[in-house]
Amino acid sequence: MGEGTDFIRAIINEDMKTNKYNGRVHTRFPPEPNGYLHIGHAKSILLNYRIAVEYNGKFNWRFDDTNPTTEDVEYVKAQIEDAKWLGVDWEDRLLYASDYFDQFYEYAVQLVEKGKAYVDDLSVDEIREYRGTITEPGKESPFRNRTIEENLDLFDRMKNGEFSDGSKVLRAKIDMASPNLLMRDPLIYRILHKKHHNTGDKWCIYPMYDWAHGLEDSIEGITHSICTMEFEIHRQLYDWFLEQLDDETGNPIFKPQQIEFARSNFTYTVLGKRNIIRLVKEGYVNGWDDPRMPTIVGILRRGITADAIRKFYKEIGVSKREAIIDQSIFDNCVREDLDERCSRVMSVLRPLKVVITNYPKDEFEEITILNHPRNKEMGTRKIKFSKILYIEQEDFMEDPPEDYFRLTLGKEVRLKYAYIIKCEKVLRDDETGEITEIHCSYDSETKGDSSVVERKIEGTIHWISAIDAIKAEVRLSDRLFIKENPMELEEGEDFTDYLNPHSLEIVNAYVEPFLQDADIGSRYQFERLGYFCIDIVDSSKDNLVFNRIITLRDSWVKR
RNA sequence: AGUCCCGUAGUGUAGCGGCAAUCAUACCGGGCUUUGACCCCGGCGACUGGAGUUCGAGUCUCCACGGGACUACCA
Repeated sequence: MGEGTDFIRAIINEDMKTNKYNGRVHTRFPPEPNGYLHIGHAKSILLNYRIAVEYNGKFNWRFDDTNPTTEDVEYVKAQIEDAKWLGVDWEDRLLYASDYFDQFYEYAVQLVEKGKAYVDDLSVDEIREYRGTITEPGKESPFRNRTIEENLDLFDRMKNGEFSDGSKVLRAKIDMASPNLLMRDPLIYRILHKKHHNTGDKWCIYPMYDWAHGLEDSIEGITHSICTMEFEIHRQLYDWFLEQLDDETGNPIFKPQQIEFARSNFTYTVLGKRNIIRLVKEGYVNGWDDPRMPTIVGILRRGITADAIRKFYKEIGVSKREAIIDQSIFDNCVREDLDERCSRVMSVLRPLKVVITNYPKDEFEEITILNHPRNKEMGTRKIKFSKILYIEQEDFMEDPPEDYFRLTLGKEVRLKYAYIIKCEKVLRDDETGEITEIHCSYDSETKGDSSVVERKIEGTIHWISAIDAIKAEVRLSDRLFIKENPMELEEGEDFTDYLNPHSLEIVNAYVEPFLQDADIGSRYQFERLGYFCIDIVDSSKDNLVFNRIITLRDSWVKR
């Protein structure tokens, strides 16, 4: 898709034309600091940020921290890190809803003074009961018609901590028969004697989402309040609250417009805080930053770049249809990004020893090769060819299928960047029958590239010299679930029933020696295998650890 | 069951009354290749259904069907 004008930009274009906000565009991302951000959040973050940039506007990062029972500074820190990694910039506008608590309170008083809010003594259960249902209207609370004076007094005392949690709430007086349940006298404040990460013990009443959110947007001068579809039904209330209030000059307060878009889901994974928490807490993965996780920390640890994420979201666009995006679209973006930026290296994941019978015993030769086949600017490096080598176990077969063009007994194959070899003998373990090594001869006339070597050989395989290869732990992670949509469940099933038992395999591989000193987090293409990244958590000079970011596309194994 | 939102190839999208219905991905076939990668070429494949408005409907209207949201002192 790419550059097309999606429905949100169409709305903004129209607003620009009509000068609705004096040519101003100001967006925001308002996370609640109660969990780790995931790939789904990235869509919203990037969308809001990109729009601000495109329209020469501003973007705010704002923590919607109105519920101290679930929020924590640990999450505010983590979310800030994630956002920075994604590359969004809020300049000096790292904001908190809790900074506006005084203003929220003033506005609530104003609403009470206008006779549009009241203190209700009903219990949680009673409120629910009085609310009615989807098909039946609710009924009014017996406390609904308290006098303004009484409400003012009660609300003040709520704030002062005179009442216990749950004993009273402040509600808007709207319409208990509204077809929209949110309009049936929604709660504005609840009593919560709870320390807040930002305001400490100053407050014992905290604003509800619907009350806070529109006000936050209004206070910050947000023009387009872009959120996901589940808030669509809230828009009526969002608008109502903003329309009731006046500023100190008696004019209506600034009114942003809320626009909803559909969130994205992905095949073979689960999104949603609840599910993600379970994966961590129940030990199905090794923490929030496990490379198999859809969390931002997981993705970045896996080695995927923020560029790839941006490319992906640009690719799939924005709409109002709830979508389950095929993993392959994401994978393609990741590969495109990595193909361009990664140096190639030789690595053997499952080594099979090869002895070059006609190569001198204690000698070796250096071969200079390009780090990237299409980009000379990425430089060259040297690798060593010698008598003892390792190749990939799956690159040798004694009894190969018709179209196998790797190494097999009596046949030739090209060792990439080096010589053509011919397999002459297979040695195996007497007891297990397993192949232990193979003997090959090399053709000394075949070194180099096609410009100097005429012989055409079908197959080219990667290899590494035993004399200088170093060991590394390589973690081969795969999709976490074996079911396209793990949340689509039969009665009695749980999404964890569909966890992929082979989502993580660890092998001891050989890699080129220069990787010993490579930077943590750096990425490489292991030729013919895939893209790999030096693990930012567990890797060290003495214990190299790679994560497989993604395999290369493989049009052979899929046969 | 009521209100609201959504419904274009397998998947994700473009389309704003007149197109042979766009692009990407997937898939199939071919070319190139010292990565069965990358790249290039070709192909497959869709307007949920029915009425209506109109000279003309994927585009507008209505109905049906399908999917989703809403019945937290969460956000």
